Amino acid sequence: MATDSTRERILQAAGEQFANDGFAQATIRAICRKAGVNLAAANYYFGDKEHLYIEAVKHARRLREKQAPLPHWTNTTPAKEKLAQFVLTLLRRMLCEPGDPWQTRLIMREIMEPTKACEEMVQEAFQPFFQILIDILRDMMPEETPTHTLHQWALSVIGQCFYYRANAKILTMLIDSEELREEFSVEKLSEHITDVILRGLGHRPPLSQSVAISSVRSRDEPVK
Amino acid sequence: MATDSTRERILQAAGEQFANDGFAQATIRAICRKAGVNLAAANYYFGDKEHLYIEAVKHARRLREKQAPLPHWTNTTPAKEKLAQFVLTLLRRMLCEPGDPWQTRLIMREIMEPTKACEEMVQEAFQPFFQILIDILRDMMPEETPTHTLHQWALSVIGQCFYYRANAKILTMLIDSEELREEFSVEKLSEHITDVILRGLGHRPPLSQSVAISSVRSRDEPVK
DNA sequence: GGCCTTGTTATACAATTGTTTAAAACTGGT
DNA sequence: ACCAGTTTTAAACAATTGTATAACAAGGCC
Repeated sequence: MATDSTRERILQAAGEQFANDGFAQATIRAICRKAGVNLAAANYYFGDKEHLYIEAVKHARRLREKQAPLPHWTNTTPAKEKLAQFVLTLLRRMLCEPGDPWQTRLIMREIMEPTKACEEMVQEAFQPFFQILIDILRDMMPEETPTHTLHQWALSVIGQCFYYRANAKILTMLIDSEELREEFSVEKLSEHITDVILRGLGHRPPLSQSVAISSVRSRDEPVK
Repeated sequence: MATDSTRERILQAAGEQFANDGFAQATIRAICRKAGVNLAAANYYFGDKEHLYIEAVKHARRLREKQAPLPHWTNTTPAKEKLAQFVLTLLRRMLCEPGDPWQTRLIMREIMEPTKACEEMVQEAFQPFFQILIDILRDMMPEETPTHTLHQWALSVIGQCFYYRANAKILTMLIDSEELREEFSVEKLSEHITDVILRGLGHRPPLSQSVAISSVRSRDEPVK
């Protein structure tokens, strides 16, 4: 690392500790021990625990966006393709196999129980990201679709992605571990979620029929 | 209350405190103060903090199931109706307006970060509940549908419901509060989520067509 | 060298935590 | 009324917490 300063090391260690233990249970002592700096260094650079936490969250979000960016689209990119890539990116950011980077865990905590650190995250990341999805869906739905319907479908997309992350531990209790490994990879999940939405919007033949006639018509063939 | 014993009061107060503050941040002192009992009473009845927490979680789950039970179905109840009622019940248990009962908040914590208290919850509640949904979906999908596809669609149902609960606070930052109040009630959400799944499975006409039809038909629809 | 800013260290402090203890109060059966 | 068992109480304990302080080290500039 180019910047191996004390401040950077604290920020990194704080992120990991806060992600693992939460704000209250993570101790400044543990953070400084992990960072290999003196106990007083955290307060010296960040004032108090809360400011350190807020900076750690900001740091986490910036890192995560760089790690899983949205692809670049042109004017001719079809909406169906954009949707599929959006879902894939969102799942990558949340599930991000292999491993379980602390950035995502920290952001998840912030979503479930927003603190002061959340506002910046929503404004800078969630809001624009949500808007991109809405724009994609608008292209796939009738002109006169009311705003709240657009919102509901957008949340149906995000909700499905979110669930696999939030309930990851519960899933291992509900579904066979081998099936999880085989059929619940980021790619397979992305395919399924995109499928649910596209079929629901009428851009793919609905499941019960498509299975019957799948040998005749390609599943990617547009309906209109 | 019939049973206003010290033990019951502690259990109730502990549930509320653990739901609000989490296991670590909830203090036995605060719990006992809220219950109006002596500090030592909690340890006297439950041994230590962890056992008290586990009992509180069990208590919460039992209460919640009684408050929002699944309706009784006969052999002739159509699958579409069962699905709609399943979604409505799940949303009721999670969102449970008005108010925000501590039971749900406590269970949500346990889902996100399972502890020892979680195992009993999965075995006794989640597993059977999940199975009911799978049985409903099986009736609506082709015979040869593989198990993992069934599971994925079931999780798409649960995932959408879950999201509105887990991200409730974020939603207030993303969507206008008036729209939230008008269009995101338990009933409206239930209708939307059922809609997504039914259309996806081909049991309703896909959105882009049905909207076009309904807009034409609504013009000369008589006022009731 | 002398001096100032910046960074680092060891230590102390007050507050809060879960848990224990032993005494007090209470209860029901005789 | 008396006593055994149960419940309640106040007080204390040891451990851990965030934060503050003051001494110390390092380096740049005159």
